Amino acid sequence: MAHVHTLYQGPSLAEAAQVALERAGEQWTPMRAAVFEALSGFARPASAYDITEAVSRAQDRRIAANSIYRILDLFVTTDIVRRVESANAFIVNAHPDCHHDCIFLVCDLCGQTTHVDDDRLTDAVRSIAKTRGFSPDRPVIEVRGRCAACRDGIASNAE
Amino acid sequence: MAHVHTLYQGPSLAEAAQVALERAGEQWTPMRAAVFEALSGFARPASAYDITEAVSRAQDRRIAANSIYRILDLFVTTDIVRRVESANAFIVNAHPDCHHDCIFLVCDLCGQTTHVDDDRLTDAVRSIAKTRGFSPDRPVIEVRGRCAACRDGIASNAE
DNA sequence: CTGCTGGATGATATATTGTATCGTCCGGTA
DNA sequence: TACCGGACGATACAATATATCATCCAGCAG
Repeated sequence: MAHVHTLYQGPSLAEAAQVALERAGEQWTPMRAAVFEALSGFARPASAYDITEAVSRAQDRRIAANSIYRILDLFVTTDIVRRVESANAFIVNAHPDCHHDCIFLVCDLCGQTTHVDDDRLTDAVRSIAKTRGFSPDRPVIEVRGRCAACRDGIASNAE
Repeated sequence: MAHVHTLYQGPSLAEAAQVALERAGEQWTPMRAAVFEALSGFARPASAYDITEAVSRAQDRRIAANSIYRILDLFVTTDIVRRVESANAFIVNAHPDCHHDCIFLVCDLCGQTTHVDDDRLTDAVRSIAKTRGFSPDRPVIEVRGRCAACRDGIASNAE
């Protein structure tokens, strides 16, 4: 359960993502870099359409949603981006080096999402599945609720 | 964690749902009964539009999706129906008497979904959230993978 | 050089999922 | 009788996601 990660941020995060993507045999194209950068720019999980607009603005031309979806799908399968299922949204993986089952704490008020790793817990989820004869592939563990700030009534509001 | 449930099926399930709904101060109307029955008729989680079509067929008239959504929302908040987040779909709660965090095992091949309860595990998820200063409200725990039948290559296919 | 090929992206259309708004009906009740 | 509130209908629309075919371009075989 204890686990050493390199946590990247800013430009080094994009570099780490590039390395991870290339190691998977995929290209780091300008468009992919733009999508990654746009997604990195959001403080909270962003929808594919949020990203579409951000990239369109950054490039000053209209990008089609399907291009963004294609790239997001690639990013998700290579684990440099995670999908938050309960929000239909995406968030960058701050440590693309390692492939975890992960746990998201998603604030219902402000949308702030925290990524937690706890292998003991995720292993327990997988093993429960196995005891039922089920082959776990991708556990989805997300907790909806209120982040510390919103719980204390500071009442920021986004999402 | 060990836990005694009454598991309902067939007509008795609808009755139990009715009791649960009325205990929450809500009415069990013909339309609501029809939605519940339609949803019960699916072997797997059904989308709101699947249900819309099933009810429309059953009543031989066109029902609008928003009516179905209204009723599903009510069912979900009263826990007689659960939403499967990773599938944008709904499934009846086979034991509406008790309000659990629950775990779904969702087969990526056939869509077959199994409901598992394990309070020890769901409590662990909640408590991890709390150690991060997060107030858990609704844990979403779903495992995507392959059910026993599909894993063994029997290759049914729906979803 | 030329032409081919495969991957990436663009353009466009459409499907699926989910909400908003307002109108109508109907049962309970002042 | 008039009103009120909850449930449902009708309609429109927004948001999310996928399908299909066209185009572009780098790399490479001939």
